[in-house]
Amino acid sequence: MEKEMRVRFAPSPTGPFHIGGARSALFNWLLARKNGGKLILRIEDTDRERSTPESEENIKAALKWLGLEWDEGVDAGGEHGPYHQMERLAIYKKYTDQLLAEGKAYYCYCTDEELEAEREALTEAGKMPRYMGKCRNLTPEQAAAFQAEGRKPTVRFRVPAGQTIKFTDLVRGDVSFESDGIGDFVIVKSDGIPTYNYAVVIDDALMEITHVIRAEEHLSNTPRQILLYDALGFDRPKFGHISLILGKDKKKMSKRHGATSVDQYRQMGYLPDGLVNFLALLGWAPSGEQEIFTREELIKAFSMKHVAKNPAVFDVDKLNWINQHYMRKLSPEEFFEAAKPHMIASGYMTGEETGEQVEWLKRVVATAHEQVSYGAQIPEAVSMYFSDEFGFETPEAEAVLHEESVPTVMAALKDKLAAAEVIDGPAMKVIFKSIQKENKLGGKQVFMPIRVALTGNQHGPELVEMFPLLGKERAWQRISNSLSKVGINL
RNA sequence: GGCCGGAUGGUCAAGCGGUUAAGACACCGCCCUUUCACGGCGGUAUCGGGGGUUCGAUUCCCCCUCCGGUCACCA
Repeated sequence: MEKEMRVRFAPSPTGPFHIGGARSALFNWLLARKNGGKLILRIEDTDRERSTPESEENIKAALKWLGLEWDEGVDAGGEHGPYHQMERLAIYKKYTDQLLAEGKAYYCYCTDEELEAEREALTEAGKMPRYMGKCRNLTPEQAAAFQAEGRKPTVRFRVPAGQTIKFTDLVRGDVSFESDGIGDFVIVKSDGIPTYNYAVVIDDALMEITHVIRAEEHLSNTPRQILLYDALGFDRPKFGHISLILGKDKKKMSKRHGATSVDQYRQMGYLPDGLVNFLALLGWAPSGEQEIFTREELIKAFSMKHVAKNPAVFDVDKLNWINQHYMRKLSPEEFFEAAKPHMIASGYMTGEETGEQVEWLKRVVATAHEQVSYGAQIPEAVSMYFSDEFGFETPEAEAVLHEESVPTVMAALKDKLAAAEVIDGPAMKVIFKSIQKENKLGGKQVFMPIRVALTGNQHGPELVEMFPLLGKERAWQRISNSLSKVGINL
């Protein structure tokens, strides 16, 4: 019988939750869901300098927001806990004692200065810096002497010489490393806390992780970890290293490239489904031509076989396109809720409005529904309702008002507006139509100048919607102002 | 620099020895809607270079180039 698949996501809470981390989490989640396995969330907080509780909360909140729920681990419990590495110190200690007793690890009393000097010497000699094994064979007397000096030792793993470490990576295929290229590395720091490479092995083994799916930057850590699995007598899991996410300049995505954390995308008003859909398509491709996937479809189609080896550039345009799909799927109520924080942030709303004000705001916001890719674009899309000061967006837009038929159209519009009793959608339609008929003009000759005069732009929401929302007087005032800029006074 | 990965249009990518080298985003046209957008249709554009292997290489092998990762008492 096949063993139950167990995958994990093991972030360190040392900063904002990166979009790359989200993708790793997503792939693990997808794999687990696809195979009826379990996703374990473990917090790797052994870096006491940088780990913060806020960061851990941020990661968990982001995971929940994205809808990537975990089955076991921090906050969810389980039989393999605790799930914070700092709570597992006693466990690591046990294995360290074992390795020490077996001679597979040893105490190293070198100081930072000594190590630094060794590195420099090697570099100057044209060799690559790595630990040469100074404390490998210390006599008990030497150790005692260092001890007496008050030196706090680290524990180093004795890397076996002349071994070739081979493994089959789920995405990269066969990979091999020579153990001789690896210096004896530290597994326990002088403060007694295990290093990443050490803790991760013990945790993954004890938590019975079957598939380790993580970012490519860990590929070269894998041989060290495999050595540890073997030395500890653990079975090796399967490894899969997914490529990195790059910025536009093909460099690893970082702050320079704009928003890199999940939280920033949430704040900009991207939808979880949109982000998930986009991230899934980054470095993974289904066999068909489908681009928009529900979570169920994603799970059904997902396979590690189709995960790409090459790194992928984060393309905001495509994210926008995908997110727009999900924005459109929102109901008017949902869309209004999504718009609120952005409307408030831009000062167009206080959030305290009631009655008619809210109704008006809802209608205003609704005009942006089909146009925006993400929430933060909404205020700009509706800015015309909040300010009557505007210029011509482009020279092309201004040129529209220099067309021959413009004065005729505008004069007719002025009369009809003045004569109209109610200004609503249907009424505006009638007005536009009659202007066309009476002057024998095409739709474009009527709509375009009015749009430009009203908004300064050639693009925008439905024209018949704007008049009722703005009101007759205000609308005409705006048009009149624009016209006077091009020398037409009505 | 050593080691390890990677290389198909501007971007995401399919391809797995013989194809007119899919599809999507972006871009450009046209159509639809009596405007814009949406939608529909169409177009521009890709196998980094050099050697092999083969009847035949985008696909397999080698070299070069370029890109990335990693060489911490960070994860």
